[in-house]
Amino acid sequence: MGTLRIMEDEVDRLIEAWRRERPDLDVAPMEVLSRVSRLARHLDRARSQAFDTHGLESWEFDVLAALRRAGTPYQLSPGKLLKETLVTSGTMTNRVDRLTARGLVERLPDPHDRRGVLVQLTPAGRDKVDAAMADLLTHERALLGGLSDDDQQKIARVLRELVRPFDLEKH
Amino acid sequence: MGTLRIMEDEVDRLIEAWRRERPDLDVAPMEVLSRVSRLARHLDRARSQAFDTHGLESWEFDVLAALRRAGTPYQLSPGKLLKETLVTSGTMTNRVDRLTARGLVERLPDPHDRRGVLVQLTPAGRDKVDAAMADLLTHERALLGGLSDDDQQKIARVLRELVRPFDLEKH
DNA sequence: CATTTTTATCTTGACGTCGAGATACTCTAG
DNA sequence: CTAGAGTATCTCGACGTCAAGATAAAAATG
Repeated sequence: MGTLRIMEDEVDRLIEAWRRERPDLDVAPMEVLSRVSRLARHLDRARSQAFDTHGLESWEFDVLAALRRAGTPYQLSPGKLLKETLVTSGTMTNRVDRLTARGLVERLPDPHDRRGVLVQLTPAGRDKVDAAMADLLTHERALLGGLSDDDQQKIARVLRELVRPFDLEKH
Repeated sequence: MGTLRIMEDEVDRLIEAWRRERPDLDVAPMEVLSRVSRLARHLDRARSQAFDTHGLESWEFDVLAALRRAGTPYQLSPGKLLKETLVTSGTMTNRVDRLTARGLVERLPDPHDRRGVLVQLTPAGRDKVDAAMADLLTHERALLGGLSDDDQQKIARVLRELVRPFDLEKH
């Protein structure tokens, strides 16, 4: 019986180089974490491509999706939005400005707090984000195509364990 | 016997919201891919923190590490460097400028091609990247702490399968 | 009530990246 | 040998983000 040939990827190349140069280090963590980082980068690009079809940028989708998830009437304050999307307030002001210019959201005064503003999805914005989301999921399903349902569940469980410490530590 | 309680993370929250708002969509891919993206973002921040100790920025480490991996005499052309670090040429020029100003690399003329330049690690640059790499791995090991070796190998194998299509598609 | 602290959003300037174009040199074909 | 194509690097203007600070309103304190 022959050895099972496992195909290499870029991270294998990376790790091999480090092992050669620094045999004193235990580079095992890279097997998991470097792959997570690289996969995420690839996913970002794939996402951008999927959104191109809809004339949307990734950052636009992020904002619209947060509003869409909030449910009717699809309103969220800028403060809530920046917590959801993990950007700073200056960035969010800029994003809402541009989305408003494109007619995908609008700014309303918060009736309960005169400092506040509510950002609301327009019907056009809702249509766009709904179409983009469906498309995104189709693409993502394709990327996972090779994986059995069982593998997907296993990896999801492990990833949840890895992410949780980060989700807990904040605020 | 009671139900095994699986703790929730932010992605569970996200998925739940989408299921509520769009029960027509199959959002299963998010279980894996959203977690990969979020984990990667957290890892970036953890990396930055680990490098802070050494007075290094993440982008600086990326360049120095590529040179370090190349082995003696720690030289790489800007072209090779930008393939390794996945940035554009304008960005690499800027990065090399700043690393040169910090005394961590130097620019040498390529003896075989007068258009070319070789970027070389200085001794100070090598010391910095070696220390930072050791530290980074220590931190990463801690992040993986909870995972059994078996789980680590399993997830690494699955991640490799997910990344490989991307690694292949680019010539 | 008046004062202070906190909260919510926007403004601004600095910075890093991108990407198109410029420049200089090398390689290939005839 | 020369013209044209290809390659390596740098230049530069546009853009998005960040982070500190400004402004305004609300909440807490006495």
